[in-house]
Amino acid sequence: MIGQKIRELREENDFLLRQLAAKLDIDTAQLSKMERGERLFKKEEIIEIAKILKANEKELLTIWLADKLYKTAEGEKHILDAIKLVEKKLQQK
Amino acid sequence: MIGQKIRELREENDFLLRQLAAKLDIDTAQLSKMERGERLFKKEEIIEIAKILKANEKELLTIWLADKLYKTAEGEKHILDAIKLVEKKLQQK
DNA sequence: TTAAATTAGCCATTATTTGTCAAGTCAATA
DNA sequence: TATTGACTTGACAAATAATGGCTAATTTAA
Repeated sequence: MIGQKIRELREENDFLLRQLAAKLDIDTAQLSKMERGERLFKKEEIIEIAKILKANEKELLTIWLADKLYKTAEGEKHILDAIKLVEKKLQQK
Repeated sequence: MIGQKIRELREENDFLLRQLAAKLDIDTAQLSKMERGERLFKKEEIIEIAKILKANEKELLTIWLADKLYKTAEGEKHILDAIKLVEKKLQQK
């Protein structure tokens, strides 16, 4: 999901995989996997990508975090109940 | 949080750490850490504990999952926005 | 105090994630 | 149809994180 979003942004900005990979100083194959969701982006990479592709950092980080949460919950039962508990706990702080 | 809950249940049922640990076939020190949140419970252990302590399995699993989600999100920005995205994605399925 | 219960700290083992490279597919085009 | 460029795939080693098991220390309750 975040990968798909980044791929779209990259293509809108006419960057090749290897060009963006170079800017991020990572392997092209790695970025390919990241964009297709096979591997995770680091938070720092998302922030860097937002700068490079002139995108909204907050939006990207939000999608990135949503991905991680989704991956954690995926396949479990009672996900919505658990989310409610998390929201409750967040309010306490 | 799930650890705290399990500790309460264990004490209500007058089980010692070593007794519950024995039933779960894990080390006492390990269970101690789990109850204090230093280490994670496995899902199977939660299910087993629900049986042993005659507790509501759904409730325990929900708290257990909420813990994992909270841990994933902890310290990040835009958590609530990310949660909304997760809920949206869950609806799509 | 002292004995039982719990916690802390290590270290070895295992699992998961990451980085790197070489080979592969596919589409455009010479 | 051979070549080229962009991207993907798979394999594997390196790095990181999680787990298990043990012993010593600390806390608690009698």
